Amino acid sequence: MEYNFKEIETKWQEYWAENKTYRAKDTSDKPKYYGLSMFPYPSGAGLHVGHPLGYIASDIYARYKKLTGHNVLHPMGYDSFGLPAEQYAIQTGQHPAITTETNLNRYRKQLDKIGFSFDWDREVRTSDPSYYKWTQWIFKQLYNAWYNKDAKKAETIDNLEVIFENEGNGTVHADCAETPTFSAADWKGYSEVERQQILMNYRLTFLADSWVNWCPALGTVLANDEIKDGVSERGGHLVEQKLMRQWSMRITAYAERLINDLDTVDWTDSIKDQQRNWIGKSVGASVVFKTESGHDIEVFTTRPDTIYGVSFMVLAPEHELVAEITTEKFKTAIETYQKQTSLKTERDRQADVKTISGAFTGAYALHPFTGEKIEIWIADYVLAGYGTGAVMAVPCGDQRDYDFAGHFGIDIKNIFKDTDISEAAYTEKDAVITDSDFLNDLPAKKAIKLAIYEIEKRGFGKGQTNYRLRDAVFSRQRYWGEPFPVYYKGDTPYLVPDEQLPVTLPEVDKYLPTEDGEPPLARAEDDAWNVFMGDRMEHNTMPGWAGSSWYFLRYMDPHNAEAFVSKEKAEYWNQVDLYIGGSEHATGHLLYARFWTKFLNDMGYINFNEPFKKMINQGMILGNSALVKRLGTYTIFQNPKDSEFISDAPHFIIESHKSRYYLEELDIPGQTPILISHDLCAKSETGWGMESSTIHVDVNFIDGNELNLQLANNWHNDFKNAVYICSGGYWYKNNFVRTNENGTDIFTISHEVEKMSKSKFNVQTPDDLVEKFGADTLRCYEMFLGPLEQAKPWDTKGINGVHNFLRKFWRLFHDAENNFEVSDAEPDKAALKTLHKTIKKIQEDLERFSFNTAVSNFMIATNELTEQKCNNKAILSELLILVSSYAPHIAEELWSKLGNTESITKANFPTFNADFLVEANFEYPVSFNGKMRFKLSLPTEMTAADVQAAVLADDQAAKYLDGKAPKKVIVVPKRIVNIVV
RNA sequence: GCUCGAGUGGUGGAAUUGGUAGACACGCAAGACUUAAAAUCUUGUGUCCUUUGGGACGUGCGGGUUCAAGUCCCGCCUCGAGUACCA
Repeated sequence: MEYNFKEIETKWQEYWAENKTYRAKDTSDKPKYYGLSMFPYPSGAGLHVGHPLGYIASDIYARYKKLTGHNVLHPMGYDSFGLPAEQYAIQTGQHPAITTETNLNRYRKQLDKIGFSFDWDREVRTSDPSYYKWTQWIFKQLYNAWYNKDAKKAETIDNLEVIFENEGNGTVHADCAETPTFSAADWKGYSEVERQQILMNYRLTFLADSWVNWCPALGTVLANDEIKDGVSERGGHLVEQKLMRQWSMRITAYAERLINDLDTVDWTDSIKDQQRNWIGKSVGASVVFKTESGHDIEVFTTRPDTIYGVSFMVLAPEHELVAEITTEKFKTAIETYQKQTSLKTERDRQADVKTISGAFTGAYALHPFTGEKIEIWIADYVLAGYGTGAVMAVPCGDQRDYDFAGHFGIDIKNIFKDTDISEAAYTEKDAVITDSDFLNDLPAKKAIKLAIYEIEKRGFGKGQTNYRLRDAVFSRQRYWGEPFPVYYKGDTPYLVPDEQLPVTLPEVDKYLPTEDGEPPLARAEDDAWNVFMGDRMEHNTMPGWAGSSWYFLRYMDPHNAEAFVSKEKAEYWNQVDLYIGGSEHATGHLLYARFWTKFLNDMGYINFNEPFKKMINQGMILGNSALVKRLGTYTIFQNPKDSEFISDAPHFIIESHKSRYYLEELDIPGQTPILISHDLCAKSETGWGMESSTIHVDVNFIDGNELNLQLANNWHNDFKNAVYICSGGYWYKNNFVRTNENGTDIFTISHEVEKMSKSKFNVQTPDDLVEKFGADTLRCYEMFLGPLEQAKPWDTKGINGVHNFLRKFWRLFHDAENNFEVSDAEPDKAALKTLHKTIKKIQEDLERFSFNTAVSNFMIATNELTEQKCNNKAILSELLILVSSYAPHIAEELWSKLGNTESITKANFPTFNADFLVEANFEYPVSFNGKMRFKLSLPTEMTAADVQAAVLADDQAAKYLDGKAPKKVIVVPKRIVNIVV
């Protein structure tokens, strides 16, 4: 083989590892460059072709920076805590640490084969105790801090205690939970427990009750993501809303700074917009409505100017006052509605805009200005977790309120002058207010100001800025996450002292919740903990984003045992200069990482305020998913004769073109289907219709459209020994039972192009391609696919063309018999022109991150030099340096063949010389009325007037002029000639 | 609904500041080599018309600005992503 990529790639990968070619030095005279890619979660499916897309781009740029004289930090690590390893542990009993280690080794092998310039001595793993020791330490700093609104930064809680000691809390302006005012004397009189309770209101991480999706059957909390069609994706169990005491992070304290500082980073506008919208700043007023029975209902409104248009109020069904104010007559209806709501996820409640629902409590509030009686309703469009969980409804100015009023026959008052609200609410802010006492004849803007002034003056509210952003829940009822450095005496939490960190994960007998729904850590015996204090340890673990909120700092100083990062190293490496990763993290990771960076900056541990100076978001590589449908498990098949059938409780998998299945259709001979639960069924004329939900099958089980049942049958519980129903009958435990003569025994799936992800089981790994074409080809091909930022479906059709380019490139350095042969002669003009044109293109493309066009330009250069039969050493050496950041293995090999003894990574990026591109003539495109007709070669230095004369004198022009004189002639030197006839 | 993207040959895409639309590659077709196939190489390849000179049309649709528009402006359509009863 002429270009033996396998041999070459192995050889250089070993060389790089042995010589630590990519080690970053912490001190240098060179300017620093910190290039980072989002680290992967090492899933069991292996690295997929979407991961390297960003890594390759990041690698090319880091190599380019090195060639241009920078001290480069380009690290990689693993986000190694997470759910899939835990789920695997639950199924197999295998400790997640072992699974993770296996997966991680596979990832490492895959990454090594692609030839990245990572400094592996700096690898971090979030699940490593030496790493999460510092995650726990940062948690402790957050616990021991409060947010001082006056100073606009976080401060230590010790200093807050001093203030309480001296002056109580009256003078403190903190971002905190509502706390009654107390004096210094009060404080001194409080017990230890009382003091801790008060401090909890101020801490940046604190215990509070939050709503969660509780799945009683699984004994665990589910993410919105894990819920499909109202039931758990795994197992298909019912999910309800539940209030749970959990750790939260007071990210809301940073809301304003998180919005403002977006102006200081170089990110795409769309990511910045997403964050701004997520934080959702809105300016308005908080107003208290008294109920007839004397309770206070606080609402937040952005339109206090419309307060005279209030015609009812709506509380979230979970609002704490609902039970108290509901009158006897409406009690049953309210409770029914509350129950209904509790079965819906927040996402469902928000998604369904068309169905208007709600219930009247029987209670009335009094309008603060008019004293008028206002009905109080509950409705699921008001969310308990947002704002105060209560709304003053102004149907004339809000479409949602308008629809609600219309649906329930509530009066609609119009307080906007000269507007028509017979069809819809008037939501523009340009109307003049009327029928509103002191607000009459004012435009909205002025009316808002006056309304707030009046509300404050009369003492039933105040001007307020609200954020949509909520405090981030930080507890997970899982095993495979960071344990909290927290223990309890009674119900009061205390921190484990620094010297005892880390609190490592204790061994447990099972990775499942306990019988009474406690998290898995509650299973650990007291002496299974490396640290055990107080009555018990914290049983929750931290969420996935804990470790990833600060990992970019640890790379700077990965082995430091004294600090999470030394101040000097943080100062040297500073912000990440270029961060490449997916835009799907816009409102998660990227927001939390900014939050922690700001906090650590406030506390003086690092000297910068934003983690990622510039960011590029690579487009998703889309995969081809395989879909089937599963009938709800609550409809369990029961056969009195076959007890095994019952104990196995098999799932029923149907082909995905069917949306609903009738019990009677199951038609399994000798067995009688009996519904033991009706939760997910509806009786119709045809019989009991069972709802189904769409689920993914591993694409590795698919051949064309056919599902390989043997493979599926051995997969996880939902598929293991399931009943697979196809058109001709059903498969159960690898036996086919025919129930329909006309159908087939082939089970077909349907496809959908969507995000490539482990949870969708549609992952394609790069391994086969590396094996067949080599890493250099894969690297160039992934870049060649199209613009980095654009989403694209994965397709390997074009990879041959890219591979051919590398072979052709190899041949520039070799004769027909594959002997290395280059010439030492002076380079000729044509070759110099090709080279310098390419230097210019490649540099420009790199600077604007246009990786795909760079590959095209390499191809063009290779084609031209092949055409010129150029094997000039001087030319090829420089071209090789350009290519080396894209295809490093072949570049190293040829570089050493050229007689160099050091790695090509130590070379200097070639300098562009414009002199070589100077041409004596320019071929002018000559247009008539904007249409290009012919080309004419003229001297470059010819003046516009001379060009015009030359063109008009040309024979070809006469034809298009057709004897007429041109109306106008435009000449743009060295560009174009356009003649208007 | 809102926000942000995108829409160019059979396909992925190029055109960086308004100046030759379709670079580069895939696919396809024909030819060369071969007993044959694969691989490789060469040539052609936007569509339609054509007297083989060339002509007309052409960057989602409809307008506009301009000597000149894929690019700028106005209005619309389709697709994708994100996001929401946010009060």
